[in-house]
Order: sequence, then structure tokens, then C-alpha cells
Amino acid sequence: MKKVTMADVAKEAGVSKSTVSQFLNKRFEYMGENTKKRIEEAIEKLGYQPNFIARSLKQKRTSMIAIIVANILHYFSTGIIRAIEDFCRDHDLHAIVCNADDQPDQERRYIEMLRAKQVDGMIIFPTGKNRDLYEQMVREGYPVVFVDRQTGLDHAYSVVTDNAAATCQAIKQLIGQGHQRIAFVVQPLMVSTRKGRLEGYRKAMEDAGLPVDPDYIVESPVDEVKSRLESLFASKERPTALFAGNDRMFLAVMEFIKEKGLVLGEEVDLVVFDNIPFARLMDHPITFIEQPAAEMGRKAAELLFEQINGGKPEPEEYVFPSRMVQANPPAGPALPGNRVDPERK
Amino acid sequence: MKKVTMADVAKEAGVSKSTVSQFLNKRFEYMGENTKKRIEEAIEKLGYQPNFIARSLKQKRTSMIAIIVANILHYFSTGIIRAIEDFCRDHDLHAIVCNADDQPDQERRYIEMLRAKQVDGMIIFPTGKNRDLYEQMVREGYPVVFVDRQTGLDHAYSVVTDNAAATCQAIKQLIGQGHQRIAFVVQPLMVSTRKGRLEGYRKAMEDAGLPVDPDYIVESPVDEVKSRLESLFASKERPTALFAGNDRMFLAVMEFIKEKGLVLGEEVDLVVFDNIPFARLMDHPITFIEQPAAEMGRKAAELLFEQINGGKPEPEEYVFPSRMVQANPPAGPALPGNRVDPERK
DNA sequence: TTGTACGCGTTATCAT
DNA sequence: ATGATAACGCGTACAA
Repeated sequence: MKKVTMADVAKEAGVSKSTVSQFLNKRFEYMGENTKKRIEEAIEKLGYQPNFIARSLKQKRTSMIAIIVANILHYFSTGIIRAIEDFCRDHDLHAIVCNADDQPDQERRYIEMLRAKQVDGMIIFPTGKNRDLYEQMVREGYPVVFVDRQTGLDHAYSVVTDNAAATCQAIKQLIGQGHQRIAFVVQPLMVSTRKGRLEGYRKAMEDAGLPVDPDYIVESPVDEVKSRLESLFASKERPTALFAGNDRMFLAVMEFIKEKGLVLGEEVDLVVFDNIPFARLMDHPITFIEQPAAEMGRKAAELLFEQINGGKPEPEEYVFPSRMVQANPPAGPALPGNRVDPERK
Repeated sequence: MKKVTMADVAKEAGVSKSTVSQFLNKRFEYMGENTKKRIEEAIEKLGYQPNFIARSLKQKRTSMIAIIVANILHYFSTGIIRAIEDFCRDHDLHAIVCNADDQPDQERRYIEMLRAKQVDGMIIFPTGKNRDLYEQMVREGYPVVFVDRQTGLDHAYSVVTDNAAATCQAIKQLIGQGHQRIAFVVQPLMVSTRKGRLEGYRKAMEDAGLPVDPDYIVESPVDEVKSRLESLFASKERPTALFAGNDRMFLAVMEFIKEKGLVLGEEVDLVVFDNIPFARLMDHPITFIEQPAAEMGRKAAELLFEQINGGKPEPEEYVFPSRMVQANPPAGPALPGNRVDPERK
């Protein structure tokens, strides 16, 4: 019940605290075989467990890093987290995960708390609204890596995907299939990822000489998407394809499609930025843009690890490519009625 | 860049460390207005941040609790975690999450590490294989709450659901719909939840006077389920209904159903223990058994909190009821061809 | 009302 | 090879 300390072990083994400390830190070079054994036995007998808190106080390092994730509900986030944890397991680090729930205040609270707790470094999915904090950390040389979203800061380490390029490619594929009215459904454009994806959409449309109708750009919180789509479908010519900005948008869009009784692959095609675990269960063709979460998480962890150990990795920004994944590629005829043959223009 | 300590603040403000400490702990009772202001300014000027590590060492409490989850991939787990985090936010605690990945060794590693890190208590989804460790913690009076699964330990706090009763009810519903050959698909029966669910299945079958054919009890790791079902469907009379032991089993079972081209609600009915976020997107009728994750998480956090503060909550075991949720209740005729009218026996 | 001095459990630096 | 002692940054009697 009582905490047993190094001093207890030392007394039990008939040696001094420092010798016990040496033992624990595996500095056996000058240690006699039998003192070693005596200490071992004392530890065993007393059930001694070292106190990390005390060690951290002395060493000024906690062997803990923190992951501050903007929203843990994204499947992509958990993929990154798992990769970081794997890295940590192999490098004698421990990761603690905090969920900002898309709220900048929470993010700020966590960052401040974690620095007070002396975590050795952080990997942050920035909400985007705490630039002053981000900047301060970078300026002070505190180890930090930004993931998924860009901060616009100089000399900040970041790991992101090619949002614009991947989206552009996917939209071009839709256009190639004959789609001309493509709605772009996205959460409020506060963060770099969403802006990048929109940019890719714009580029694809413009490259194809298609108009970018602002009405087809549905910028809305997740819980309002259905009604926004409802009005879009009521007031305008219906889009023949939809782009969902991430996995949570996808759920909302799917609910809309289901309630509306639309048939995917016939009345409407769908592209989703993000992969999801149940993609294979979908009964209809959908295109998912998959980001390499595992590689990204690993790279972020590596970058942080190097900084913690005093390194200055180069380069500072890593951009990973995404790839398209087809769920249930359509087997039927090439051009359902709602599309325009791109050759027949 | 340099860490600024209480001593620096004291010097800057021209007072002593203890006065600064009083200030930080809001013991203003006997403090002069102007010393107070001077300290405030000094803190501001130096950008002082208290060091939690040092505080923890002194106070023997870290204000951190740990959640050790058997497998974070379960949707149910994340629901519980979120509820615990909410509670912590309101009680000046911080929760750190560790994923044992269903591996008892990992669980053991985490538990030992976290105790060394002096976390104030733990909420554990036990893998089931570390009884000695669990028992030791309970015996030492270390604050701990077990969630989801039972340990079989006396005087251990636990929060679980009525696995047997809920399963029994769901199976009875299937039987009431005319099903007689119901396959029970579950991961290896190492933990109490799975055993409880099987017990509920058995009871429902026996109560209805139906045979419990061991071939219909498919006990298998997730990644082997498909082939196990394959052989079952090849060698025996096909089951007309399936029970999936949890959400991951559900994914595997659905893949099987899809590959096999079976039509849910017609050729086969499905009951799943666990709810999932995309239940509403399913195109076919499925019954989900939903556990009250939020309430369970909250209760677990409360039980832990009370223990940390020296309380001995009563009772020790909390059993929460689950409820059935229908996705896409069938609108069509009551008795498709593959079922037997229960009245016509 | 404020300051002094010690303890928390460990590691680091010297001695021995 | 091992031991004595001083940090680490904070909280807290107790003294002033």
C-alpha cells in the first residue's frame, strides 16, 4: 500500500541510493556482480516501481508526447494516431491523445495544459484559429509538428496531403464520365484542407471549360447539409454528381441521398475525400480519395522525434499524395442517361 | 526559451517563493493588494507557467487518469471514452487513452507504465488475461473501474451491460419472426461479454424448444469469419438468421453476405450486438442492440472520481440495459419464404 | 502578511 | 566500484 522508494530499496540491499539509480539506468560498467544481485532481489522483494514523476522533474523530460486532434471522429485521424502510437512504442515514448472537437478554445486549453505538464513535444491537427499560439511554440523552438492542415507559418514542420491535386484529379474523372453539374459539399472553409480541395475543384472545372456556379458550392456545417442540399435540389437543375469534403460529410450526404431515394451510380455519382472502413459494404459505386494515413503519421512522429532530440530535420514540409479507390466499380453500360458523352460536345 | 520558475517570479516581484505559491493557489486571504498585483505583473512579464511535474511530485497526485481500452476500433469504446472525457473536463482531470489492441501483454505494459507515471486512477476495458494485475490493484486500493467486461473479482468496481438478457430478447424476436436456424457469430469466448451473449442465445433457443446446434455457433477471430461462414453455408442447412457478436463481426459478416449475394431481410436476417454510426445508411433491415455508452462512461468516471477522493461508492457493480434499434424495418409481407410461421407448429 | 527551511524521489557530480 | 550530496521546482509548516 505504501509507496516504496529508491531509498527503501537501497536500505534493503545495504547500498546507497546512487548505486540503485545506476542499476536502474543500466550503468553496470563498474558494478559488482553481487551488489547487482542484491539490488535485484531487494527490488523484487519490495515490489519497487520507479517514480517517473521524480525522474521527469530531474531530467526535464517526460517521454510523453501529445497528439491534439481537431476531431477524433474522422477515420483519417484515427489512422494517423495509430501510426504515431506504433512509432512511439518502438522509441520509448508515450503518446497522449486530446480531442479539440473542432473548437479552438479547447485546442488552446489543451496546448497550454500540456506544456505545463511538460510533454516533450506535440503533434497538432490545427483548428486554424490559434495562430499566435502556434507561432509562439515554433519561435521558442518547442518541438511541434502540424499535421493534415497548414498553418501558414514559416519554419514550422508540417505533414499534409496534396488536397488540391487529388481533388482536381477526381473531379476530372467525373467530368470525363460526362458530368457537368457537380456539387461541392464542404464544411465551413476555415482550414487549409478544405480551401485546397475547393481550389482543386475549381481548377478541374475551369480546365474543362465548365462554369463554376457558386450555388453548387455547398459550404455548410455537417448538421445543416441535408437541408442545404434539399434546397439546392429543389431550386436548381439537379447536380449529377456530388463531391463530399470528408467522411463526416459523406455520412450526411448519404443520408440525404437515401431519404431522397436517389440511386447512386445512376441518378447521381459520388466522390468522397477520405476513405472509410465500410467502403466495401456500400451497395453502389462510390469513389473514395484515400490519404496515406499510416505514412503520414509515421513521418510526423519521426519529425517530432528528431526535434526532441535536438535535430533540425530538412525539409520542413512534407506533402503526401492521395490515391483514388473505387468501391463497387460500375459494371453496367458506360453512360447512364443523366450524363453527357464528353466526346459528343 | 529558458524555463522560468517560481523563484524567478518571486525575485521579479520582490517577494518570496511561498508568497507566489499562495498566489497561484488562490489563497488570497491574508495577501496585500499590492503584492498581489506585483506578482500578477511579474508572471505576465516573464511568461511564467507553473510546472505540473514538480507539483505532482509534491502532492502525489497528477490529476490524470488513464483509460485502457481493449480495442479502440469498437464504436462502443469511443462512445464511452467521449463520455469519460466530458466528465473529466468538468472535474479538472485529464484523461489519457491507451489502446491494448486486444493483447494482454500490451495491456500489462500500459498498466505498469501508467502506475509508474503516477496516474491517479484507471478505467479499464479488461482483455481478461491479466487477473493477477487487476487483483493486485484492487487489493492495494488503487482506484480502478472495469468497464464493459467483468473480471470476476470481488470488490472491484465495474460497469457493464446486460449482455445475456439483451441477446436473449433479440434472439427471441428472431424466433418470433419464424427463424429456427440462427447462427451465432462471435470472437473467441475469452471475455465475459461474449460468454454472456452466448448464454442469452442459448436461453432463447432453449426457451423456444429449439435445438442448440454447436455448428451454428461460429467462434472465430474476425479475419477468419468469412471462411468459417463459407464452410457452414456449404456443409449444413443454411441458417436463416445471423447474430453478429459486435460491430467488427458485423463488418465481416456483411462482407460475407455481400460476396455471397444474399439479400438481407429476405434470405437472411441479421441482429448485431452494437450500434454503428452508419446504421441509417444500410439499405436493408438490420436489428442493432445499442448499449448506453454515454451513461456507462459517465458512471465509470463518477465511480473512479469518488475512489480517487477517498470514497467507497456503493454498489460496486452497475449493469445497464441495452435496447434494440431497427434499421430499415421491413415494410413488406410478414413472412418471407425461408421462415416458419411460429403459430403453425 | 511574508519569509525560511525542508521534503517529495530521482539523477548527476564528485569524491573516495 | 560505490557513496555523499546537491540539485530539480514546487508546497507547506512554522517562524517572524
